Amino acid sequence: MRRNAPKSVVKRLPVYLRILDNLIRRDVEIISSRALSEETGFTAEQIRKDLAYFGAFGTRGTGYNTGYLREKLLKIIGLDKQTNLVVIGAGHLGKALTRYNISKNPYVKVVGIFDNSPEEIGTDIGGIIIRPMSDLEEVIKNHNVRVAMITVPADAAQDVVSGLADSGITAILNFAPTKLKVPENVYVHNADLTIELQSLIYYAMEDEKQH
Amino acid sequence: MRRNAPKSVVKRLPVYLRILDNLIRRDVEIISSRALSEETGFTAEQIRKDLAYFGAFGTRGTGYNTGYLREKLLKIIGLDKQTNLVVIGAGHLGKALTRYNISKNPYVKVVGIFDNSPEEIGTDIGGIIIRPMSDLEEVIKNHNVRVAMITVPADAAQDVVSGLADSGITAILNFAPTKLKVPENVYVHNADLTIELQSLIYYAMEDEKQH
DNA sequence: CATTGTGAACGGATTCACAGCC
DNA sequence: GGCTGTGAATCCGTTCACAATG
Repeated sequence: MRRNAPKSVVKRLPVYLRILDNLIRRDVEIISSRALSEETGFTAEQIRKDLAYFGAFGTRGTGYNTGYLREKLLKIIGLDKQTNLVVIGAGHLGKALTRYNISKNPYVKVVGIFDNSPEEIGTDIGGIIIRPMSDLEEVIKNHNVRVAMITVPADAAQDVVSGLADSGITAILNFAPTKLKVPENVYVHNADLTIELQSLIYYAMEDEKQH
Repeated sequence: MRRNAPKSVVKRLPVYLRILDNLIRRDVEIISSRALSEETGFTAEQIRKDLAYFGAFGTRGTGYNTGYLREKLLKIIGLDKQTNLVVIGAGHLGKALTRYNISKNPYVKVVGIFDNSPEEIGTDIGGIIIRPMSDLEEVIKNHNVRVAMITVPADAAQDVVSGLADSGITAILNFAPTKLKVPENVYVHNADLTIELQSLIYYAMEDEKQH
């Protein structure tokens, strides 16, 4: 199996996985790239190319077996074993993400949520207790955590992140509105909601501006 | 001023805006594309191209005036007038987004949050009262709302969205894990956090897989 | 003379078109 | 016959290199 797939491909893999989960729940056993195209909005050629990047998973003349393809995708993405993660920052967003992942996602598990504000520490978020930042390193090491979600304020984010790589974190989903400096081998994906919203507003205004 | 900018450019405009806000707060009046490059992580050439797409805002030999460029960007993105938006779905994420935008964002305003569950209706979220879905259309029309954030469960999302275009919504930030069918003139940006997280996990696992 | 603005070259991703296979 | 898998062609975005200019 190849690694180092283009980012554009990796972004789409979880979409395929989601569709397959739905199909399997509805007892659909075979799906064509054309049908997948309708479900996803990506072109059929693109879907075939994406999958072919990792191997030949389909049957010519027939399509893809949903169960088999799902297994393959889980393995490719790295969801075949449970992924532990930590949420850093227990504001409203951090709490929401913690609950969100606990309830909705069978592949990943939040093993800790951290904050420094004394009145938050000890609070139970759907079975997970908010702990002080000083416990962070220990939890990361004990649970072999690779993934962190950052929801602290922008001015605290860099400090929080600086120690993470040494503890063993290799990927960060960053909700803080700031660019993080991290070592080469740590992957950061920015998910600053203000930025998403503002670029959306550009498109919302497009109609009006033209007249 | 040109419209129909490439998506790749539009995605970066709010990043420039955020940096400029920070610079202005620190009384920096001039910034070069090279310095912006360091703050953003984009190349200096790319930044110049992005800005040049909408006009010539800099001064050769000097750089960009932060206040002037900020004004221009606000106008380009469409943030020169306040943007009203609605949050549809008052689960944990919907509530968090409502509070988040209220507190953090001077350019946009949440004018309504909606849910159908009777025990949520009437709850105050940072000054905004959760209202029933049946009030949605009225609020959208009264406040001239163009932008909606969708945080309802996947199986409810399409129903919720189907009426929105008629009410005047032209852009949707969709947190529901499903593809929305919308009319041509409505722009949808998917922000399914499960998908973001799963593609992140691909990168988190990269190291391990290689050995 | 430093820095912007931009045509030209490059590279990566998507689409096309069809060969390969069940 | 129908659908996958894939080289070739195309499109789009980024980088390069430099001309323009305050």
